[in-house]
Amino acid sequence: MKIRSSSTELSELEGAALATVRKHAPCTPYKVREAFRASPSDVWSGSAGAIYPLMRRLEAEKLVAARGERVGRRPRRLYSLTPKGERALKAWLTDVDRGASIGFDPLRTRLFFGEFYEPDELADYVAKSLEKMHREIGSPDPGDPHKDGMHKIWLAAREKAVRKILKLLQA
Amino acid sequence: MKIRSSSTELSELEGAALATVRKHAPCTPYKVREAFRASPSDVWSGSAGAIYPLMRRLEAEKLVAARGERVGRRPRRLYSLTPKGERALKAWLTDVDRGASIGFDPLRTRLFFGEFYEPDELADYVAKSLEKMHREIGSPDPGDPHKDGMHKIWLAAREKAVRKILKLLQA
DNA sequence: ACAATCATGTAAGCAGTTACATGATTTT
DNA sequence: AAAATCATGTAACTGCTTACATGATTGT
Repeated sequence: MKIRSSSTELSELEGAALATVRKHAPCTPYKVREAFRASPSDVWSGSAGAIYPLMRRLEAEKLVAARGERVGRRPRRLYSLTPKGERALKAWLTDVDRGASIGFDPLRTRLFFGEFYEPDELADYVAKSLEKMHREIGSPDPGDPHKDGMHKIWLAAREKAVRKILKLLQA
Repeated sequence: MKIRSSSTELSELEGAALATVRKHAPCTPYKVREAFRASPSDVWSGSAGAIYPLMRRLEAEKLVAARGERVGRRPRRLYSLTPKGERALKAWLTDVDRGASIGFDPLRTRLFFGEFYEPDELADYVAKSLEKMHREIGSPDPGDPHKDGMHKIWLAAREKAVRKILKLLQA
């Protein structure tokens, strides 16, 4: 996946992490991880090996600043955005090139290869995928209801598009 | 981005490459690259450094077999799927876990951080992103009309969802 | 002849992945 | 006191990125 448009811009992961820090500031790396793990998208694992080095990188670039604490003998870093970080976040949030890009959807990708399914197999696959998607929405995150609403709008639109494409392929 | 569900399954890139080889068999690595470059998604660059090693990997795993040729002094590999490759492709095409996953969309991601935009800034950003998206559709690939239709269905649904979410945020 | 494009690759770098290690806190 | 979870990290690996190098073909 193409991650940077240029060496000075934030990657998608960096921007999302920065926005998360801002939302919860002062914010520990662990909280950033939790936010990624709670996200419905499984594009990023939110693994420790991704997040802790990432936060150090953002710190090294002075986009975030840490107030250090200790819990027992363990260090702990409470991050907030610097003014430079605020500017970088704003640029990321208003990056039209990224906003215009179509992104990535595994089911859509497979529909583009619809010719390789046997008769009815594609319809069956789509039905099963959408069923599973519905089961997963079924367990609503008790978090932000706004987020939940956005998620539902997105998935409903996705389902509609997938069904339309399926029809087109069957015609 | 999470790429493999398990070590024995094909990554998204591998599956798409395999499907592309099957579509154009016997197929050179260059043709696979072209297919990725022509794709509306910019998630993968289709760079030589990605594709040539990838094809070698698929060959080493006996998912594709190469008929070697030479053009002048240069070697050339014409790939086709092996029976094992056909089975792996079928498994990839019918992977319900992947089909159910929400994927990735940069604009959607940003909408989840809608609170960080100033009044009207978000609406402006969305408008500009959609405009750019339309300009890019404006130059239609003279290729597969089916593909073009699917692409348009997808983008129309995406636009509708984005506008709905924007409305929700403004309410 | 020269430039552009078609075509095949390699090298260095980097940001993810999984898996592991360890300390602190809470629950049972 | 033991187990589960919260929390912070590191190590080895992998597969992508950009940039470069080079050969063959086509167009002017």
